[in-house]
Amino acid sequence: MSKHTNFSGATTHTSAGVAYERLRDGLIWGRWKAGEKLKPQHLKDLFSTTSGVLREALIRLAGESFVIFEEQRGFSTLNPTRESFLELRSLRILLEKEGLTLSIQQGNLDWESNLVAAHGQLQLIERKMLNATDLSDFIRTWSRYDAQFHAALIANCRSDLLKKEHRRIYDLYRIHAIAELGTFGFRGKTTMDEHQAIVDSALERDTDACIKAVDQHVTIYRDQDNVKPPTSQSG
Amino acid sequence: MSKHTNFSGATTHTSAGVAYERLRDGLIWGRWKAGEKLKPQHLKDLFSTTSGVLREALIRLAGESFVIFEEQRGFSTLNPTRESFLELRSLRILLEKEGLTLSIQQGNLDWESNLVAAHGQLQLIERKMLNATDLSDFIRTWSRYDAQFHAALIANCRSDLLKKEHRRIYDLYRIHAIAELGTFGFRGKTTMDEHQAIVDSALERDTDACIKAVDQHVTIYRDQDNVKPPTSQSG
DNA sequence: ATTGTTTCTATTTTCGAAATTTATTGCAAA
DNA sequence: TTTGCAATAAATTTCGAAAATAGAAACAAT
Repeated sequence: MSKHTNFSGATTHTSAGVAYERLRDGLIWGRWKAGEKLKPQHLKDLFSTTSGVLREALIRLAGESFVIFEEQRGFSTLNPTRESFLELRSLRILLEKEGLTLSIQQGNLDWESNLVAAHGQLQLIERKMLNATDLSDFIRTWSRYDAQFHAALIANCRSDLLKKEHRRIYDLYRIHAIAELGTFGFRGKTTMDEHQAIVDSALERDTDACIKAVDQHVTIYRDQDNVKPPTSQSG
Repeated sequence: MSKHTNFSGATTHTSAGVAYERLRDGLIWGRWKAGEKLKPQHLKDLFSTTSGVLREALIRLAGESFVIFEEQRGFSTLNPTRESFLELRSLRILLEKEGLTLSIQQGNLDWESNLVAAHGQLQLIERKMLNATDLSDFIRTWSRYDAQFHAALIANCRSDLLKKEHRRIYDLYRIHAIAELGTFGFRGKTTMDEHQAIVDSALERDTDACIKAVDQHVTIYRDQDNVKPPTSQSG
């Protein structure tokens, strides 16, 4: 059995653990469409195990809100709505602001150093993306670096809990953002400038400016939020 | 098979669902001591099912951070430390403040009405507790009303996600608070006054005052946070 | 006494099939 | 055509036992 490194950094030997990670990855990268049923019986072929271990992996994911589980009727992928998207975005911003504020307060050289490094890596790929005609090859890499950058922002907050929850909400946000906005997040020079502004104010330890920069960066299309109504349904 | 109502409000038929709820309840009420192993093989007798369904219930709980799961070495209860307690407290306050701010902003009569009702119920039992010599009979009831009161505070925030996460963190906080502070939360007249102050400022829609009141209420022993070391034991 | 190896026991993980429940289809009645 | 019911199919839940792994105990060697 091959060893894999899971979300929390530990190594897993079990096939349920492997299935968990592969499922989680697939969910984040939109392998299944919204609201689709996830049947252990079918999935077992894709992952070459039994339906039992698939069920176990799905239950884990349900506990972390990455899949929906309804007793007696199984599992399904999330069904993003405009509401759930906005709720996730708000929560993400709340957690990121808090982590950022604390990180700046602590004011640690290591943190600054890691932040600059993460930003540099992100910037490098973003520069390439500016000149590319087809971005599809960059999506995965950019997304990884973007996640690392935003993790680096709050890395110095001294709360493992906050970091862990932020990471989870960030991933859930991304799933919903892709479904709702129809894009994976990179908006060209605008995005790059926003990242730059965040780093600059962070290094200056200007908490207010940095918070504002993060807020603006995540809350794009702000004007339309209250204009474009949610695709109205439901009684 | 008896029907039970689970955490999210839905009804469950499955024995795994029942086990999940009973385990969750037991964990919140300190049925097992900190760091204790939770072995499906033993637990199955207590809940009169098989180890398989116990395992399933435990996996769900692990996903929600109510138990610790390490692959190949099973499940165990949480191991509260002073750090984890403080982290949970901070996160609880962050979420509660946010929910409260939004609730006040929305300014809804129904919300005020429900809040007053929840506070009234809490006050009723607290009055009785003031005159009681033995509080042990009141713990469960008070805890339920306190949870409902704090849920009522943020009930008008319009974010199901925020409410759900707050509830989860609140419960986790309580587990750690009991372990760390050695008490279940009621501090006599002080607590009652704090609750009153929270309601009063909420009804006056004085967001700042209300936030401050919540902060003070939850962050008790603030001065000692950096002074009083954790009851040092453990190797 | 300490270290390292082997043996044994307890626990966890995995599997497959039976039991239960839900969903679908086909058919008859209004 | 629609509605209600029965039969069928599909999926979920539960069970029990086999396989794999970890932890403890006993033992030997330095």
